[in-house]
Amino acid sequence: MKKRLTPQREAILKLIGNSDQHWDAEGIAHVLAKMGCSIGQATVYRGLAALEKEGLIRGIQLVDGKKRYERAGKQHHDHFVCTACGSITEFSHPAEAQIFEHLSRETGAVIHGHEFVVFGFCASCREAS
Amino acid sequence: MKKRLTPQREAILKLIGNSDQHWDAEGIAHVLAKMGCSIGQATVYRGLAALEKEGLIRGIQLVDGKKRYERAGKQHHDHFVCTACGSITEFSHPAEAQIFEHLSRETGAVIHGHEFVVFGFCASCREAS
DNA sequence: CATAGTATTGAGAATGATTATCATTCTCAT
DNA sequence: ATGAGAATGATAATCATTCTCAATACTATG
Repeated sequence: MKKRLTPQREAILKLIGNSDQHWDAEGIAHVLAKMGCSIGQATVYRGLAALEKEGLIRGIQLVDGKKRYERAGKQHHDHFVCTACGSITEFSHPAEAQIFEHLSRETGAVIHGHEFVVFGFCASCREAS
Repeated sequence: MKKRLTPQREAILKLIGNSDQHWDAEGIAHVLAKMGCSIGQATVYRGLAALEKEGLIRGIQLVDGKKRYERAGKQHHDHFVCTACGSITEFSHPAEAQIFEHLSRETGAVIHGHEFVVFGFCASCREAS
């Protein structure tokens, strides 16, 4: 049978799809509960996994233990995480493509994906310190 | 007081320092136990954290939940993980420096570190599939 | 329309990696 | 040797995530 877009999954998808935030499972459950449509935590995890597999959202793994999700369809980018305030900034650089090209040419590997997370202090936290 | 290089930590350090593997806590405990010098798992974790803080080993966070450690002093590199066989290959590319430079110039951030993990199929797993 | 068969849900238990607790032991500088 | 700060090991606790399982919800047939 096919994967279904249930009310629960639709709620998750709307939440992520209409924002530029990087959500973790807990945050989603919390916000949905506040909005009156609380759903079980297992369902949140299953929904996120299903939506990611369908390509409707994108999962990223930052440095702390939790997986975050952002809406799909944005152009490719990586993430800068401020270790002081926790803010997440997106960035991208054309040179990255060269790196992948070089890597696969050198090693013969097929590249399926990557995680590029840079961390440090953002501009405002740098000044504050 | 100062941080001490206890026999346990020395054992961990030797194990990591004399190899080019990427160890996780469990693997270290397992191998040390086999070598007849088994140490408590909490001590393994504490030892790894202490050695990393001292700069004697380097910790990296790959895609699966567990943190790996490699010996310090190698020149900078990133990691390619084959999702089929689990092998870890190191790579590096000069363009990466440009990316950091550009990022900090654009955003005003100070960069303290990064994780760049590329995953896919290595050459042999590609052929096998 | 009935209904079998698969998906999904929610609650709670279970997992796996890591961290905290705590009493005990070690080590160093006095 | 003594006292204070480190380190240890066993075990409990934590945290994110996954599994289990009984109860529902859909959906594609017959």
